[in-house]
Amino acid sequence: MRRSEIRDHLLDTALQLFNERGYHATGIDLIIAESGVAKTTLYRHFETKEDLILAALARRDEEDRVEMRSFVDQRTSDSFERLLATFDFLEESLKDKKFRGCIFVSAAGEHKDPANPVFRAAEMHKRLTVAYFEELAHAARFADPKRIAEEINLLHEGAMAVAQISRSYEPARQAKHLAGQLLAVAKRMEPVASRGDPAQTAGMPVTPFGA
Amino acid sequence: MRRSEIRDHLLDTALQLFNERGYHATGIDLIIAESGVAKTTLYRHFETKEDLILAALARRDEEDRVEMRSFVDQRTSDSFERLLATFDFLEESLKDKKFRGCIFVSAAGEHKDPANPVFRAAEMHKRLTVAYFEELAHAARFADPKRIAEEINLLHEGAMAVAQISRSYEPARQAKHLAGQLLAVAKRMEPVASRGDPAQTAGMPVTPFGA
DNA sequence: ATATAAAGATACAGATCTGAACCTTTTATC
DNA sequence: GATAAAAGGTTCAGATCTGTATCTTTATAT
Repeated sequence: MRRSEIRDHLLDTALQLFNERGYHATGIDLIIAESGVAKTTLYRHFETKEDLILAALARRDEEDRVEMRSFVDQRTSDSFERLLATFDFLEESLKDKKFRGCIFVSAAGEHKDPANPVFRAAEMHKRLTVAYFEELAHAARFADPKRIAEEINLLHEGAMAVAQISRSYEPARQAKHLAGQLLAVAKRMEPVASRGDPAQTAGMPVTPFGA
Repeated sequence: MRRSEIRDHLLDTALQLFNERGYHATGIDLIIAESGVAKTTLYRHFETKEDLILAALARRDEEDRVEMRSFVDQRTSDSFERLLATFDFLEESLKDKKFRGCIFVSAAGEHKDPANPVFRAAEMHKRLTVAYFEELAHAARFADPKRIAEEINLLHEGAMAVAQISRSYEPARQAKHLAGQLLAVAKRMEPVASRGDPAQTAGMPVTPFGA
């Protein structure tokens, strides 16, 4: 294996094992056996197991949010619809046979001290995820984008928790349905009449004047 | 300590430690140190650590559901309001300084194999909880009580997951607010005009004829 | 091609964990 | 009060876990 690939390969293997078995239940020996890398090598790339966990979470955090953004972006350019499309992304995640619950929630569940770096990594991921929802809610001109973002997030978390135990992807559809109802009645800002406002024109029909 | 109390005391201590530190991170030695019970004694009451976990979860499952029922029952006798009152119970749970996430979700997160007895205990608890919601939704004459129950459950799970990481009880209020909106627009059965129907009379004013 | 850094392989130290063994002391029951 | 059962206290076996040490082999860079 080429040197530059080893770190990535270790993170991949570790993430897979953490997801399948949890953090405490996944020993260093299993990670090196599964990845085919010598123990010496692992410890040259990561000082401690905690460092490995943090690096794995950082990688997954980045991946997850980039993938969600790109999935959502290419599905629709309407901000309102984008909020709903996050649930389609979630559904795809849950459909993965290997889904065993949100790895950040599990990480926080196994490292419960709020001062623990692993807990804080999970916290940060959730913050950034909510920030993305808020960005979408703002673009969709909701009057209280922060609140909308928190509600969307609550539905995401609920769907993941239920899916983890029921082993079904239905919760993502249910959450999307609930989100649709909630967004439909939520207050939105008056559309401003300035031409070329992206928040206004994005996702609007091609023939804007009722044709 | 009186013999008959030891088992209960061990379960209390174990539950507290599992909640504060997780399952793998809580060793037998810590449990006996914290409870002041000899190791021999612990192993006379529980054959293995897994047995102790299962007994602890069984106890908490029973407690939780009984307490939720009694909380809800004494708050209101109207079935519709009872569905919403479950979120007030949830809020009280989250307000507990020691809340560190749903112990059943954590248990499933640390024992991810669906065949694992611990995972199945968590699964069973969630099933029974949803069954209670369905009972309430049925009594409130919702047209699709199963669906309503699953939606309520999803909101509960979402609130717990968010609360675990954000360390706030606000998610319970948000979830209640969302539930209120959803229930308000959900289809309900026509009230049947037969006298003495409990589903109809339960929670009605004491003076039923407009006085 | 040679020097340098990293990877492989393995053994080991030290801690920790579960569960059993062993014996003494307390408690409950007749 | 005697007897039996359970609790206390401690030690230990065996496994496992993290992280280090040591040495050999491979790859890379000049």
